[in-house]
Amino acid sequence: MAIPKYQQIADEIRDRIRTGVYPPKSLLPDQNTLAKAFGVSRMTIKKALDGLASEGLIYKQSGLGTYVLGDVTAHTNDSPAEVFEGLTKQEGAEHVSSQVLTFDVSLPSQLVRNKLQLAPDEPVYVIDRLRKVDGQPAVLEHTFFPLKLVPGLTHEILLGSIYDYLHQNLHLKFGGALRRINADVAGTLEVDFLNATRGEPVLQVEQVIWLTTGENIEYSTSRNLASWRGYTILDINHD
Amino acid sequence: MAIPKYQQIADEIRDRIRTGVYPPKSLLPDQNTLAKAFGVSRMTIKKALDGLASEGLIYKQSGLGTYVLGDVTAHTNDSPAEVFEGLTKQEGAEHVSSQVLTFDVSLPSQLVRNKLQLAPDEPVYVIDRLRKVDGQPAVLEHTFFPLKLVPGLTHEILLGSIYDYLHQNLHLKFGGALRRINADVAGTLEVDFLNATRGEPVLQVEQVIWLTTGENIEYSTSRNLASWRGYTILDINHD
DNA sequence: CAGTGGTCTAGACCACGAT
DNA sequence: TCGTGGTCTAGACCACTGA
Repeated sequence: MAIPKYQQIADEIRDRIRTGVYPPKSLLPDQNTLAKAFGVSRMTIKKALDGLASEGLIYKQSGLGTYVLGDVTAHTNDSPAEVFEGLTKQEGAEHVSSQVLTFDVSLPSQLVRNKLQLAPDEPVYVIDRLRKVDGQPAVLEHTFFPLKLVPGLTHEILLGSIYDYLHQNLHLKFGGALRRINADVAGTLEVDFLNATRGEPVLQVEQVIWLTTGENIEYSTSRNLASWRGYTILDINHD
Repeated sequence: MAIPKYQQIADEIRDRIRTGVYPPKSLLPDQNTLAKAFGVSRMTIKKALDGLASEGLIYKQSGLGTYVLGDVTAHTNDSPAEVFEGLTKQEGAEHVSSQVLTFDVSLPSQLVRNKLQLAPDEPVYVIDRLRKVDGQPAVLEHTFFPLKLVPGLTHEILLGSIYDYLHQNLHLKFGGALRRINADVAGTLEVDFLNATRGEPVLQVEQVIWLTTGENIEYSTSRNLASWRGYTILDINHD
């Protein structure tokens, strides 16, 4: 039982919605019927439907039934970006390359100490990278990692995906992130490295990422030209 | 049984974490122990813990136990904005007022028809509002509603919270939203109405909102000065 | 009223991590 | 091996909806 039943059932129903067996705006069979049809208990059906509801694919209402809403991408023609992981996973490793502008170790400023919840004597890596997509300059990243959580970082690793290194080599798992998005105008750095014209709008994302242990592992600020890329968020109402 | 048990238990445990009975980095009692302590089945305990995990307050790992992570706001000193509802709910009704710049009905453009999934002959409201917080110009909103879904909109309603009208008077429930955030620079409108200086950075949020029925009810673009407010997102990793 | 989904139980077996 | 959380069952009662 590698894949749990509720997951298999969710996959099957998702597929039936996608292929039109359960068309949008229709009612799904009730949970008891589905339970018998899949040869499974009703709790298992409910768990499968809960998952689909949290994806925004269906909507359940007690006393009424379960509506099919259809794919979220039906609402617009954009598709939402799942952006928990980094640029490498979004664009595909073969499209992304990095140029390392700074790679230093130093004691954290008051701001960085605060963001990473560090003691004054705990050193941090300070990294500036220019990320390129298909050879085109795309994003400027300014990142801090606590040395104690990310030992053995090398120039080599910075050329690829740092997140892959954190996950695969250090076996660290991300617990969550808090992001703040804002607008700014291009300064010297963006003119020099992103081929911006001065005063052009720039989208800035500032984030703190923590591990499943609750320790903060990254504080970073990344900037890209607004004309190149925005930030898309899918928000499902769970009442 | 107005409030379900799993919710009451989640509230109680959240409180114990907050008050230090279960301090951060400690292990929670195991689910069987909690089940006996609360006089409840283990499934109910698990559902309570699932909720806390999705808030990022705890982290469960099979074979190990359940860690306390502590409040998310411990990760930074900002607090995340829960922004499903509008400005009125975020800032409090007594702080928000609106000035109506445009209030028209027209046939939708290709773009608007696409975003709202409308037929060419279905009219839409076109609304421009200047939202003020404590009397200060804060946000410029450009909004489209399909007439068929929002009958009887009046100038009066636009002065307050449209969302309150949709929920309380029309009994409509939001199913979800897709937002796209981007940066721009201030143009004539922002100079005139937001007291911006030309070329100042502006944060723009474009969104499509749909109902629990799957019908799209709003397409809007809102702009505010980047110096006034950013956009904050909390993202919990669910593997 | 009958039918829906929401909650809850008291068990059971499983996969995983540590010892 | 033992204890953990994850899954799953076969029932039960409830609140809500519509006819």
